[in-house]
Amino acid sequence: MNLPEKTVGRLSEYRRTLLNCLVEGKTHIYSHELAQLHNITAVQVRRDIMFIGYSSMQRKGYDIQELVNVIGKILDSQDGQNVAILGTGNLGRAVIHYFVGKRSKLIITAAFDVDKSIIGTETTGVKCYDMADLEKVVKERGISIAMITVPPEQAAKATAQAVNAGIKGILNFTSIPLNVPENVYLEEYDMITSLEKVAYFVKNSQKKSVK
Amino acid sequence: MNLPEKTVGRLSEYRRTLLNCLVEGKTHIYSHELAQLHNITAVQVRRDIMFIGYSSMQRKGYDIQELVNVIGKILDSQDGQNVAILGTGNLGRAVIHYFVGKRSKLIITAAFDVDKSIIGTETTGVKCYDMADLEKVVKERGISIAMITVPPEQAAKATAQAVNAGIKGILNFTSIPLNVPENVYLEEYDMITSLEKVAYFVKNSQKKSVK
DNA sequence: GGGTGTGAAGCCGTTCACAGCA
DNA sequence: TGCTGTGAACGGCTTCACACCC
Repeated sequence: MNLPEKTVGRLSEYRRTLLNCLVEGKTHIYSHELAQLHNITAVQVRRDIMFIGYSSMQRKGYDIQELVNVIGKILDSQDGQNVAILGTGNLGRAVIHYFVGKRSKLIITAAFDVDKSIIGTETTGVKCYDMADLEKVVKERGISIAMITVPPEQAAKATAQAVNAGIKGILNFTSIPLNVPENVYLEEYDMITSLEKVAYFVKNSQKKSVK
Repeated sequence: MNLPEKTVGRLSEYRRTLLNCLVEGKTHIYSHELAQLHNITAVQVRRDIMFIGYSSMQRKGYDIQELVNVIGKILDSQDGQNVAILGTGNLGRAVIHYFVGKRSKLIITAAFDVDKSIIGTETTGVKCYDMADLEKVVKERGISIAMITVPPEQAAKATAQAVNAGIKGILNFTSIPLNVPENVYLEEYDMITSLEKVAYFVKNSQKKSVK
């Protein structure tokens, strides 16, 4: 029961849109409506929903609340998942700010740094610990996911420490390729690469807007 | 002569690695070495290099300097490309900081915001303008790319303004799906989606580390 | 032998085309 | 008739397998 990677990404996006629809008082939505909101095809939406095994009983479209529940059952862990920020510089702090208020099953539980002047401070309620205590805090707090926001030259070391501490998923904000064991899921999140892609396709005055 | 999207992304990554290799005094590199540094296969590297029409004349592997030059010729614009930041909050400022010192053909030329208390300030040398002046500044400075770092509720409007001002490529940091015309290239850069993907695959204790 | 370049096969994700249901 | 669910076709990207070259 492992979904295609792309589908997982879209489910996350659908959910946010659906929650907005609920707020606006909508109760049902057609596949082509949801598709239009995401600039994709209706077939794509139906295919994704097929994957998660949900189906609309009435022909009034999908029941938004139920669909949100089903997606939640798939994406979320029962009791939430704890996330650590490795690197509490500008980027790390911006990430923490970004998450503030976003009610979610993903909880930023702790930040880490090697800079003694930062250790012990709090950023909107998230405390910064010493990287040396990573393993201890990760175990105590049950943290399974890390975001790597350290400077490039520290990325490899921080990652090794994270893996060592028992982290099972990594979101890599740095532009450094990381090495992780098979059983750790690694997702790249590299601004430079993304921006250079945009620049390339702009330069070549690409005709498609690719999602 | 339009390369596959994935290849473009990897070329950007290869180049950074290759530049590091140069610094370390290396002059040649085998496909399997470059592959290992990126956790991909040697065939993949060779295929990408095939696409860009470069080939190693000697059997000592690829000439790193030449390869960097060829990649540059493909990815970079002759005179650089100017980039605007729309939204000068925590995220926008962190992005600006992140780019400081990264010598590159991509130059953050201007920041924009609607908040009068931010307009006129500078973040590490990048001046913040009034969103109302977007079109004027974009034209004056020859800006072709925008990063959307505004709060979600302003994303749609800011994007419309950007498109209107003549922006040809957008990197969307918000979690809101954007609508752009066919001739504007749009790349999503959504932290929440990426993190939820990691969370999903961690939860399902996925065995693969996918790059 | 140890590397590269590449046709062909395979895989994954998307789209087509259409049957089925209210 | 209008929408959903889905087998089958398609297309893009990756990998296999192998010819070729120093």
